[in-house]
Order: sequence, then C-alpha cells, then structure tokens
Amino acid sequence: MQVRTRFAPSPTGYLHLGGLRTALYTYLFARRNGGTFILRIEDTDQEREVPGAVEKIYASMRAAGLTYDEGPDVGGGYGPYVQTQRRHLYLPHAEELVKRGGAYYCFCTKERLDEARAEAEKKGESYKYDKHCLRLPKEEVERRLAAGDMHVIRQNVPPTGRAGFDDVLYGHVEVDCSTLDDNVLIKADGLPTYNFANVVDDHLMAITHVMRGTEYLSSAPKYNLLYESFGWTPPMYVHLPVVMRDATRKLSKRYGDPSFEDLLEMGYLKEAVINFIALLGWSPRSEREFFTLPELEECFDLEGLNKSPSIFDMNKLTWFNFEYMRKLPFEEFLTLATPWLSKVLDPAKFDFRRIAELLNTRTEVLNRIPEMVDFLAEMPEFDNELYTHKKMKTDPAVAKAALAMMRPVLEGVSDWTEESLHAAIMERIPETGMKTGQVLWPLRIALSGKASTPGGAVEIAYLLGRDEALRRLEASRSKL
RNA sequence: GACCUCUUGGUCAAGCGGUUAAGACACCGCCCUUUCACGGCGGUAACACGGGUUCGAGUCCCGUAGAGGUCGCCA
Repeated sequence: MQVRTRFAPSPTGYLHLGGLRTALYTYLFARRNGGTFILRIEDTDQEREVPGAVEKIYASMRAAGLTYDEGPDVGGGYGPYVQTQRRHLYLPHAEELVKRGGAYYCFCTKERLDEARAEAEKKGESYKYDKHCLRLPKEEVERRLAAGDMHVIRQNVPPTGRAGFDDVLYGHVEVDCSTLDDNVLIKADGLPTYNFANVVDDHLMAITHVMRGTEYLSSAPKYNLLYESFGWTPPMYVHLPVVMRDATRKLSKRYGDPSFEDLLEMGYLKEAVINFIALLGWSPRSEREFFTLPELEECFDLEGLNKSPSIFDMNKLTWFNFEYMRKLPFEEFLTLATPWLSKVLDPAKFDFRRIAELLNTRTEVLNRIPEMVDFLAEMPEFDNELYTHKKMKTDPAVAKAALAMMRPVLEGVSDWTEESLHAAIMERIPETGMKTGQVLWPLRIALSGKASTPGGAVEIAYLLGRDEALRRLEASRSKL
C-alpha cells in the first residue's frame, strides 16, 4: 500500500509545539514508509482565520525541515490543498449522502437550537439535536430548498446500534450511536465543517493514515459512519496524545508557552527542538537519544508511540540544545553567537572570536549569551564575599594579598596575550608560597565581579585589555 | 453530568507473565581542575488504589480514584 499522510492545520495562529509534533510524526511516518506527505490547509472557518497564519505555517514547516510532497505552495496531483478552494467539492458529496440516507437538510434556526441547548443544560442533560428536520415531509424540504430558505446539512446518525473505529494506538474504540449527535456537515454559508471536510478530503486525497490529536478521538466514530454511508474504506487512525505544560493543562500560548518560532528566536537550534519533540511521546526503545531528522526518518515507527500525554520539559530541551550547541562547528557557532554578543559588546573593542571559543562549549541557549558576557562591557557591583571560596582556600584577606601581589605582575606584562599573561602569573605564584587557586580565583573575581564566567582569570584579563584589566584590578583591590 | 481515553521516580521513558523495575533530564555528593562549565564516578527517587486470574502480575481481567478529551453552523 502506498502510504499517504497529511498534516492539516487551520490557519488560526502560530504553530504550537503539539502541532509541530503531530506534523513531525506524520512526516516521519510517511518518510519511513516511502510514502507521501501532504500539507492541507483547513480554513473553512472564515471567522477564525488569522491573516498571515498560512504563511507562518509554511515558514515553520520549512524551518523544521518538514518538507511536504504535496501542498498549497508546492502543488500535487490531488489539489487544491486549501479547503476554501475546494468548496465546490463538498456540497455534491453532501447531497449524495442525503440520497444515501446518511444526511439530511435542516432548517432549524439558531434561536431554536440555542433554546433547546439551554433547556438541556438546565436539566443537566447533554444536548443532542432532536432530528426535527429529518421528519420533515420530502415535499416541504424541496419547497423550502427551492425558496432558498437558510439551511444546513446534518449527518444522520442511526439512533441505535454501535459505532466505532480502529486506532493503531488505542485499538478498537466503540460507542453507542445514541450518544452521538447529528452534527452539521455543510454550514449555512455553504462551506463544510471540519467533520465533513476532513472525511471528504482524506478520501479524495487517498490518505491512508490519519494522524491527529486525541481531541478527535470521540468524534472518530461519527467519521467512520460517514465513510460507511459513502461506501468508502476508512483510513487507519493514529490519535496522538496531547503535549502538556503541567499535569493538568496543555501547552498554550495563553500561559506564555513558546511556539516553535519562539524557541528559534530564543536561540534554540531547530535540530535540538526536533530531537526533543520527537522523543516526547515516542521512544526508539533503545538507549539512544540523539537523532537528526534523517535518522528519525530511518527509524520512526508507530510501535514506539506512547498513549499518555507528556509534559513538555523545558529543562530537558535546554539540555538537548546545550549538547547540540557544543557539537556545532566553531565557525557556525561564531556566526550564530555574534548577533547576541553584539547586543552587549562593541565588536571593535572585543575579540569576538576568542569569546565565542570560550562560549562554544558552555552555552545552553543563545539568548543566555548577553548575560554571560555583559560583565566585560561594564564591571558589575559585587560583594567582597565573592572572594570566599572554601575549596580554593580563599577569602577577602587572601584576596587582598593575592591582588597586591598580582598588580606588579600584570603591569609587567608588555605583550598582552594569554600566553604571556599565563606565563607571567604562573611563574610568580610559586615564589609566594600561595596556591594557584588562591591567586587565580580572587583575580578572576576582581576582574569580573562574577562568581561564574566563561573563562578563567587569564582569559578575562586578556579580553579586557591591559588598561581595563589593570584599572579593574586596582578598583577591586581598593575596595578590600 | 454523559460518553471516550489515560495512569512506571519531579520530568521524559524502557518494560509487552518470571528483571536487583533500564536509561536520560533535573537534583545531591565525590573526583578532576586556572572559577564556572565540561568530563569521570556514585547517590536519592517510581509501577495510583483495591480485588481477581496465575505457581508467579508493572505486565492480563474487573472495579475505585485521579487526570485529560468530547458533547458548536471551531477545528
């Protein structure tokens, strides 16, 4: 069987991480099976459509490397791939369904429906359309249709019996038809609802595997009923669990959870995000944890999918990013780091290349760079207690002696390179009887004012330049 | 409320009737060390609960509890 999968977002905003993961799995499944991956835009809700959202989807897919074989902007043999451009296809199918008894015209007003809903709610019952219009005489239906009365087309769910579907993850799921509602298939504006469009399009586009979120789990039986009425073979279903922000809430922009684009802007590498997202809900069932997209395409399978929702752990993402960051070839890292360095440092004054070297293996996320190096631009205020370090056996008193001793040493270095500085310092320390750490720890603090810096005393002294280094040394010393 | 689904450490997650219940992140400790980091070594920490079935259950069945989803002319 020729596998065909589709990712079908609606253009209502940004591509959130749950959506990205669905897209990724859908893509991977197609690739792994030598199938076709399709992007379809589900824009039948004209009111909720957000301008520019479609372009955002394209951009995110491209950024993630999820190339689709068929789609609005790439074409394909099953187009168009935007539902509003397929509008003419749905009504005939709905009419066909009416003929087959799987659907019927409904002229009920919004007011009548709202009332019924309110009443059901008052009684604490769940609302269900009462099939009022199904009982309309055929002649009346035709008359009102001809008169152009406002109407919709509803699915005609059998009042009794069971309806179900087979899901690769959840197995066979079945419900009583009596719990199912006669959903609207064609809206009054002539456009289909998701319920109908996805069935018609998936069939017309020869989709073999429908992968989507579990929010569709409870309506899937209805979709299968539709396939049945048409006499079509339903696709394989793979409902994917949600990505959560904590135990009870799913990831959402409202709580400030980042989108894929947000993460990229923050300085996360797309490779890291993809790797992390892939493992959030899927396991290769081995100890391996690093995968490039092509590697995932090789080994992704449905068996490794997890049924329960998983919590998005920023911590682990950051760890992945850290690992990817340090593996980055230096020149690439330099290019990525430069704009972040420029936010706080003047490129004319500082050796970006050297700073980047020091940063390359210690940067978790690019957006942390400014705070890691801003002390170079301006000496921060700091407490003399920073000089205290048990392991290094230093405290303010030791620091005072160390700094006094270091001043002439640094002043004596004419060739201000790391090599010369290192040589001069290391030569002097043994003569004083102090331990290396007792001198270098205070020196680093005196020059940086920070407990943690990218690089040691020598590197920092070099980066600051002779004048600034001596100035800071003197200033810090006088505060002791 | 009704229906559907889920439930292994704080988090991700392996396990698919017999294991000392992996591994990773985070956390803690030790070592290394020109700080931090990196690296190395080690540690704390889990099968939601109750019944079955079985010689044997995290694994199968049934309940209970908790959580999530759905109940729109939204997708």
